Amino acid sequence: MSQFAFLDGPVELAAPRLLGCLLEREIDGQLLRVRIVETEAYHQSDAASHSYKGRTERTKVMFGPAGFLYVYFTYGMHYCCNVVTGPAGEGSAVLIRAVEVIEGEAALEARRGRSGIAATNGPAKLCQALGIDKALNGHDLRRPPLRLIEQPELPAAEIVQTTRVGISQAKEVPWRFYLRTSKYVSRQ
DNA sequence: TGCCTGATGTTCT
DNA sequence: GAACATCAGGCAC
Repeated sequence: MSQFAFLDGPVELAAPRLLGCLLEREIDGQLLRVRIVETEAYHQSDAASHSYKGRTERTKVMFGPAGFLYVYFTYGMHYCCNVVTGPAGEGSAVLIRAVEVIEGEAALEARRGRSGIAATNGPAKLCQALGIDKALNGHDLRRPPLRLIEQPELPAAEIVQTTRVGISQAKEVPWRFYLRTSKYVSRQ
């Protein structure tokens, strides 16, 4: 059982539930606080998921208990981060695609070298902005320097559900979720 | 505004 | 050896 009960359920329910939740990152003596505004669900039964081909050294974190961070490296230069969901033994996780800044904007933009929306409106961008790399793979999100903070569930009318982005398999699976009101949504 | 491409490393076949 | 859950810069329109 994780501290985050909503993460223990099916990943396609956990993904929209993560919208609006906060991430608190301590780095270089700075506190950064951001709000999750776009997510995608991935599951081992899903051809687009890293866990689809079973547990490997790389994906073992996805098969662990909920409430941990799965960080992977892609395209030779980018990190992306996921929140592991579901019971241990099941390979499911939610990709964080976009966040909006609540606190620490200046520090965050300095890390990115960009300002405004472009600082955090993509999965690899927000990892760079928050200083997330493979050192945080398997990190427990209950503990510093990166904590997930649950927020009250948002009304369904706030949430848009659609198909995922940037994948070549199982494109038809509608497991992408974002906030209707956010400007940070990376792409249609 | 919108397509095309280069950068670059880890993983799996 | 190819694929890859990406991004940013460049060039054409």
